[in-house]
Amino acid sequence: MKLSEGVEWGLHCGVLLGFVGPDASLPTARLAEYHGVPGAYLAKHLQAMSRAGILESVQGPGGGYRLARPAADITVLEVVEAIDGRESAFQCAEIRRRGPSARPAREYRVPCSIHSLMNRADEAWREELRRVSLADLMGQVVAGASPKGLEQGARWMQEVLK
Amino acid sequence: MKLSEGVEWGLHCGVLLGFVGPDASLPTARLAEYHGVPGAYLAKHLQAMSRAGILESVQGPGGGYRLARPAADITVLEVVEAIDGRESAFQCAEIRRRGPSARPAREYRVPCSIHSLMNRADEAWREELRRVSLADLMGQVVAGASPKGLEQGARWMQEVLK
DNA sequence: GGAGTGATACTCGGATATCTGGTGTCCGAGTTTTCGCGG
DNA sequence: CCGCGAAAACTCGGACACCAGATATCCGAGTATCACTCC
Repeated sequence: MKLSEGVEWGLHCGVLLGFVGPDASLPTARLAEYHGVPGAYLAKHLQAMSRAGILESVQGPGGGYRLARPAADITVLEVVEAIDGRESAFQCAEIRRRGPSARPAREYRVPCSIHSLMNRADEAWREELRRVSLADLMGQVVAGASPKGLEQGARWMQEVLK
Repeated sequence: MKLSEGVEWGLHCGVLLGFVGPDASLPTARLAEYHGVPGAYLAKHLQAMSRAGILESVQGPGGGYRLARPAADITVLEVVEAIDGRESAFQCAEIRRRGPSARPAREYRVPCSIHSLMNRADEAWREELRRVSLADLMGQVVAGASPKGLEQGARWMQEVLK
């Protein structure tokens, strides 16, 4: 079970776009350059986030992506689900209904206990991600990054948005 | 992010072996037959569980697998980790250190906030699976299955162990 | 009848193919900007 | 100098290759069983 690498990219992009603010936008190429990742592939994930209503796209020169809503209203879970999909990690194949001890379908009224447990665990995972917004992450970045790093990032952004 | 199908198989096999008890064992072919899954592939996962110290293998005719410990002492998490691996679903690539705003390594003293959050979520997921043992699952099966289904399963087991 | 011995059948264990989904890339559709021209 | 228009450049969006890991399978190593033979 491995989470798509694009999830990390999407989250970082979301945080960066949060710093950019609602009145400007960054194109895929800049976002990729800033994070040191292949732009052509990053585009795929940004499109997914756009379809999910997390990002807004602006066409033409000077365009790019920006957050569709305030960063405080976007949860990490939304980003993860937009990129990695909304379905649970565990897909119950109902193998209890197969083999020599199989019974007619109507006798399986209680859901598979393994399935239930897995769903519970999955929900716990999602709940943790739901608790945190992009704004929260932005705050942690500001609090945790070195002053020089923040200044360097601000300088880069100023240069790009110019 | 999709969990290996083998996890479901391994858990069901663990539960079934719990019912078999510590004095008998079931070979791969019987376990596969009971669950209606390809035996050659199931073998791979049973081997993994054996390596992890969850199952014990008995060679030769009449041999097979049995639980290495009481079912109450085996958590679902153990089985999942034995088959799917022990590492977190999220692998932080530290992309914050790349690109134009990168800083010397010593300036990154605080762990990446995204990484921390993902680890927290992962731990919540694992904690749910740690809470439940194979014995718990066995109890739920007994409580939830239809009487006819239980009898049919018992009959099959009696036939196989004969 | 009982013990020893060899063959046999059955089991696990790891090494080997195949295939789906993630990874990576590309080009076309659409829009904004910009430059040139005319008034 | 100002307005208009066409061209150009830049952007997103979806369609197209490639590759690693999961899926699926096989055969060899090892052992308990069983039958046969001999005492």
